[in-house]
Amino acid sequence: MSIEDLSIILKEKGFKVTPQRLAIYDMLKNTKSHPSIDMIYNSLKDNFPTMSLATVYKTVDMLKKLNLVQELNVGEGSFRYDANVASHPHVICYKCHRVDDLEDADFDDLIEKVNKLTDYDIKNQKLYFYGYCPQCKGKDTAK
Amino acid sequence: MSIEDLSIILKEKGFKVTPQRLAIYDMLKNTKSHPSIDMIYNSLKDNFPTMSLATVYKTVDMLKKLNLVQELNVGEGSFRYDANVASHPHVICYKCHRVDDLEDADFDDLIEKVNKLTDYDIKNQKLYFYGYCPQCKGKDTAK
DNA sequence: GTGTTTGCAAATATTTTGCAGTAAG
DNA sequence: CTTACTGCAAAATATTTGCAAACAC
Repeated sequence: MSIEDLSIILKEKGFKVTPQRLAIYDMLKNTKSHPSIDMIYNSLKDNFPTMSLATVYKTVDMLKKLNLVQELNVGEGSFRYDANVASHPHVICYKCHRVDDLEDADFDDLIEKVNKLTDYDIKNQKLYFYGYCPQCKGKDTAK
Repeated sequence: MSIEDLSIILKEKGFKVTPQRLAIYDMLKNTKSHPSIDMIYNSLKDNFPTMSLATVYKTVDMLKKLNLVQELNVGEGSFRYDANVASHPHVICYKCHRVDDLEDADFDDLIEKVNKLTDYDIKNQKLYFYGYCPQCKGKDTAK
C-alpha cells in the first residue's frame, strides 16, 4: 500500500495525516529488515531531527490496530515489525539475528488443521523458523 | 524429568543444588499454564518467603541453557516458559491470554520443508496459533 | 480556530547486574 | 573452608503516559 493510500485511510478513520506517520509507514514498506522500534527511529531521525521514540511507538501501535503492519516476536527483548501483513513464516538467524520472510511457502492450511485438533477458534498463526543464515552457516561459533 | 534427575544434572555440570532451583523447576514441570517469570515468582513466594525475582530470572536462564525449559514469545511484554522442551505448537487465546500446548500435532516435517525453501540451515521452529479458547469463544467482545 | 498530534520528560514495566551475606559441598 | 548462590538494591532496557506547544484541517 502506498503513502497516498495510507493518507486516504487515515482521513477516513478521522486521523490526521502527518509527515511522521507517512515516513514511518514508508520506511516499513520499503525495507525487508523487519526493524524494531529503535531501528525505525534511528533510520528516520536524520531526516526528521525532532522525531521521537514516543511517536514511533504511537504510530506503529496505530498501524498495528489498522492492520497495516504486523508485530513479530522473534525472541529478542523487543518486537519487530513487518508492513507485509499477509500471514507468512519468518526465518531467523541464531547468530546475526537477521529476520527474513519465507514468501513462497504456503502454510495457510495449518490453521484448519489446528482448528480440528483443539477446541479453540483459531484465527491466525505466527510461524518462526530458527537456524543459521547463508552468511553465518558454516562459520563455527555456535548459537 | 524429576527433581532427582535435575539434581544429578546440576551436580554433573558443577552447579549447586539449591532449594530454589528445585522449586522453580518443579513448579514449571507441574503446570500447564506456561507461566511468566512473575507468575513463577508469585506462585513460589508463599512457600519461599525470601524468594527473589532475580533468582527466578537467573534460574530460568540456567534451565534454558541446560535445555530443560523453553522460552515462548507469545506477544506479551514478557516471556513465558515451558518445561516441555519438545518442539510443539502453542495455541494462545486473544482474550484471556491463556497459552495451551498442542500436543497431538505432528509438525516436525515443517523444518525439512523450510530447509528446502531457503538457504538457511534451519534447526528449530516455534509455531503459535492465535484465536479464542473454549471459555472465551462465542462471548462477544472481540480481540 | 479547534482538536489532534508531537516530542519531551517522567513514569512504568521488564530484565540484568553488583555485591555482601549465606548456604552448598 | 571454599566457592557458588541468594536476595537485595541499583542499573539497564523497553515501553507507556501526561502534558504543553505545534501542527493539520
